[in-house]
Amino acid sequence: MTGKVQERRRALRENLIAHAERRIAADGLSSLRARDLAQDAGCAVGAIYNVFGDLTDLVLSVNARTFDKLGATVSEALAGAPTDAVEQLVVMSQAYHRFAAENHNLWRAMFDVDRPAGESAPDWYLREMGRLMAYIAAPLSVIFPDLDESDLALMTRALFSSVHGIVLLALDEAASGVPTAEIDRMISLVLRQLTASRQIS
Amino acid sequence: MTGKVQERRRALRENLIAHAERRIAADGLSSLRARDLAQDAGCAVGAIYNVFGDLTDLVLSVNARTFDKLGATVSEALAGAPTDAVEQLVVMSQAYHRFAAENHNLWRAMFDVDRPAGESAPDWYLREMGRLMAYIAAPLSVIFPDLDESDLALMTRALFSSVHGIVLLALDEAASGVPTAEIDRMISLVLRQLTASRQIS
DNA sequence: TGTACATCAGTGAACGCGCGTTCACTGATGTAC
DNA sequence: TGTACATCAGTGAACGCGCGTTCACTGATGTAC
Repeated sequence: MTGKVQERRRALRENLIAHAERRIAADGLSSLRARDLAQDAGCAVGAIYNVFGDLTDLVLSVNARTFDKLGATVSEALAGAPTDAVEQLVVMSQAYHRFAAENHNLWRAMFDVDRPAGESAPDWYLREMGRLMAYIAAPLSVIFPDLDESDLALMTRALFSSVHGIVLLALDEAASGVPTAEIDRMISLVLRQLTASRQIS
Repeated sequence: MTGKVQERRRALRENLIAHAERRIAADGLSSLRARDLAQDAGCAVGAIYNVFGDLTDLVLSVNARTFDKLGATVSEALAGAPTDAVEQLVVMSQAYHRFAAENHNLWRAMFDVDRPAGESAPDWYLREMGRLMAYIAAPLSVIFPDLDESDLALMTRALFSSVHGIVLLALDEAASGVPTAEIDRMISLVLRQLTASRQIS
């Protein structure tokens, strides 16, 4: 019956991730401290290092979870969207916006962990990113049925990047009061123009 | 003849900014150290604090200069561009891309200084940003002569954000080998679609 | 021009502290018989 | 089931170090007369 220990280990892991998530959400990634976290989770600092290699490992676990939630949010939005392909893109993008706004610090943490120079993104990141891209590529291939695979990928990335850029800059200046509705208008504007079928060269 | 001291002060300031710029360009903002900088500039650590309030002050000066150079680069590109408005937008955006790629660390530093929470961006930032926006708004108002001021501003921001997003994500993954030409194609694609005159609602 | 004094740029060793990580110890859980 | 022993999760004080910033001191520059 070796299960009792393993179960506790699993529970501690879960507990630490949950509390780290709460702290990051509240105060931002750069305010996360090992000691605070241990206190929150009701364990010793050392215990963290029994379960994670280091703090970065833990943060990566939080990020994986965040990315997963993001995927779920977008997917749900898509499920409730009309069948019109352009409309689907708009709805998904606004879901992305909403998620980023409601989980600002967690969302930023995904991009703010500095992976050691030259190292490429972790596996789960690439996988989850692929999932997100697939959500976008699907309606796009309906709108532009003649695009070959590589052009579709290009268009998909371009579209995602654009929406990401709009959300990023707008939220950065959220203090200076860019209203949410304005952002959604920008997103909608850009998407409708981008998908107005024309020459894709 | 109080000039000799003031002149030295000015020279030290200039010197520190120049060396900080070099260090940031080479190793990134997060690797900037007061001691290294003093050694580079051939002065004592303490001297830095005679001329700047703290290190962040110094970094902000570097950023101001970077932003200025960026503005100059875009402006030059515009000067050498054809008279076609769409073409001007493409040329400027690709100049933005080129600048970001060639000055990656300096470019990132502009967004990575964490201003104290709740504090809005400094004056020079807003001014320089306005300049950049004006460069974009001009051709846009030619392409869409019927837009009112607020819609033009919205369109301008949306367009800038999109280009920024494309450049940002592409350079982030530069390690994983997104070719430069590909990025320029994305930019051109997005801009041509965005400016294909249609309903701007 | 020369001398005495005041100022303040410039110095760099030392302060201070934040914080990730370790490690010798303990006690609960699991195993062998 | 019971007892002796082994393992290893869990502890938290202590380590170690990086690094921004200070501050008592010095010497060059500037001023007054």
